[in-house]
Amino acid sequence: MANIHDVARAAGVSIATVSRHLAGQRIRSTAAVDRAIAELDFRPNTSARGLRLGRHNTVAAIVPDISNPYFAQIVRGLEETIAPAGLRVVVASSNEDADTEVQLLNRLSDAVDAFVLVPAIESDATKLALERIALPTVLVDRVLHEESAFDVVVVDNAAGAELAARHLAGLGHTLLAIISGPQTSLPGRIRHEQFVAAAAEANVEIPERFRKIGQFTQDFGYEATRELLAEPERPTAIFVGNNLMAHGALKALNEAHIAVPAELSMLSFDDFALAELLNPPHSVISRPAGLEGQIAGERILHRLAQPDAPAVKRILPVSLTLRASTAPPPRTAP
Amino acid sequence: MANIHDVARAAGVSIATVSRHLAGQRIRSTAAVDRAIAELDFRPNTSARGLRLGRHNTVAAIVPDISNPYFAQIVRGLEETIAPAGLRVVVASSNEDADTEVQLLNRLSDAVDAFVLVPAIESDATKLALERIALPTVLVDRVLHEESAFDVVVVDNAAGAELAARHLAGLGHTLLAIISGPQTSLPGRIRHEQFVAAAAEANVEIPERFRKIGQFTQDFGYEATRELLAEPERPTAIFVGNNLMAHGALKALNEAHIAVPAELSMLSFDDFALAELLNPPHSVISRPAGLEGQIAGERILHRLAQPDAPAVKRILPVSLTLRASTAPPPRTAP
DNA sequence: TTGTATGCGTTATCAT
DNA sequence: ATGATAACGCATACAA
Repeated sequence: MANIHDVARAAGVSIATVSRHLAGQRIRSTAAVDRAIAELDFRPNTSARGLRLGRHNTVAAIVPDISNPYFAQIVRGLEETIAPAGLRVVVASSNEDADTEVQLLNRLSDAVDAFVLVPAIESDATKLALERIALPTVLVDRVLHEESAFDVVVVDNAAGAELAARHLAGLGHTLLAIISGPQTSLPGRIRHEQFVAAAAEANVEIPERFRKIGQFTQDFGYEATRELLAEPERPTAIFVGNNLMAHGALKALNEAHIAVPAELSMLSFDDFALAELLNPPHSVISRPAGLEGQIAGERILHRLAQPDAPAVKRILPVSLTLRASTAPPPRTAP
Repeated sequence: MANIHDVARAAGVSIATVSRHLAGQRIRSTAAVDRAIAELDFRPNTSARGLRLGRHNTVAAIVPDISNPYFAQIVRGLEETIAPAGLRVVVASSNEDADTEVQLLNRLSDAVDAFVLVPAIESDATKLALERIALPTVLVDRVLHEESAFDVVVVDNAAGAELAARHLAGLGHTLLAIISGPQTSLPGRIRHEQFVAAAAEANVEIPERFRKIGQFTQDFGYEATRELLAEPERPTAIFVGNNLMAHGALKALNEAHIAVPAELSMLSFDDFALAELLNPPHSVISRPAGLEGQIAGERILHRLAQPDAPAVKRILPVSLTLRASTAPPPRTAP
């Protein structure tokens, strides 16, 4: 690849002049330099510029699972808002693993200007790595510690879980089950706790055997649902903590030929593409994934311009999208 | 951040010794250097190393749409196979736009060692950019030109489309419709052409008004299906060219209260998460997305080790996953 | 085995 | 407005 010396030689000027032109300063020989740049197909070397400047015009987005469309939408929202500012985003996946996450953070730390991180779990190692690295960072969807020194963009998980519990209890269900993600992650924990609490407030106690806690995966959703269905006394409604687990739950319900919502109601967190096309259409707590990414992008932009602005926490609203997967419980016990 | 000089000073050696230790050479003062590295939390600067070495231990994956789970799976497969070799992958999305794609290629070209590219369309600009850049590149899922100088990993689109056409024709359908992606992309074109050709071979001619060509998006799938349903004489079976368009088609069918497969059969390319949970379960041509990524990774590894190995083209098999969205056509015309 | 010195390509400082 | 040059952090050729 041609370098700045080649361009300078071709244009008959010094490298300083070329560099100034690149930086937008007025120079005498604009035409000649432009021609040389075009002819030689010169593009400034990223590594050299990064080394010299310490800036890279890049933000890294680290998500727990790149194949979860929900995270993909966050990334798209981020991309949309920072691209106009000349920043590119590179995405990397921690695969829900804290060690991988820390490695990624470390390896990328001197190649990017900021991080948008969806943490795998609330890991102290991650928190420490981030503090050492000391780049502008916004935590999205999950956090690292209840009170955080980082910018945070989350949704109102508590409100969502309460909405779900009240809806189900309001329908008359007294045998509620819940399938939750890791309690070491904010959405996993808050959704679980608040659903249980809101149910209790509506006078329905959720027995231990109806509380399933595991991973945010389709597999866990499937297994947990099967266990629930194997109970001598089945729940009449299930609340599921995210989209992937809901896929698994749906599969288990389908295999067991459970009539939804006639025999059993189901409600889950996170909307998904085909929810309205299922039979019956699936009710969900939906949240604005793209918007989460956009706001994260705005925070990054703001913090890049103003490095020691105080940390900000944004809580985005969720809503209950009622379709047809919930109904009052069946009249008679099996 | 601490640099190599700091470490050298702390350990009482020269920077060369530290550098050698980093490179795995034996040095006398291993313990002291290791301690200094740990205490100072030293990590070699990526930009400096990249500038000096011209290598970055990074491969860039550029996909048309990061929120399409199909591409996410390709990325995961890639990640799996190259991570053990110490390579990281950064993902970027071209949003199905050739200009964005070229920009991404250029901007990343001096920060990565190789590209895994799923091209947006068959763009000469992209082809030229890639040739100029001259990094190891493997094209996945789509190509840039029929005969390529790049490594290529694709699936057998022709076989898939023929499978689909023969299945539908074999059921007795004579009014077939097809919804296809851009003819400027390999999967869009091959699936379209081969489906039409295989149908013709089975003596069913697909009229012009039953051939819808557009984008690989849910929106286009939806619109095209609505147009099809608005025809005075409707098709009795529809073949849809990818997962996103299938989502749209499903939505249109659902809204119009079309009974599938009683009134109309549907078959589409690409399996998707909830296909088996729809009513009826949806039949698809499925392809090994993760495997595509893995093989791409192997090619990258191979080519990094052996830069001028001849270009290789891998064609992966597809299969017909029959569920319940197809059936013989209804007896009587509407 | 170790240290010194050079260069990778760029930006910025300092003269001019 | 322009040019020569130092410096960013690292790896290595060369000398010891």
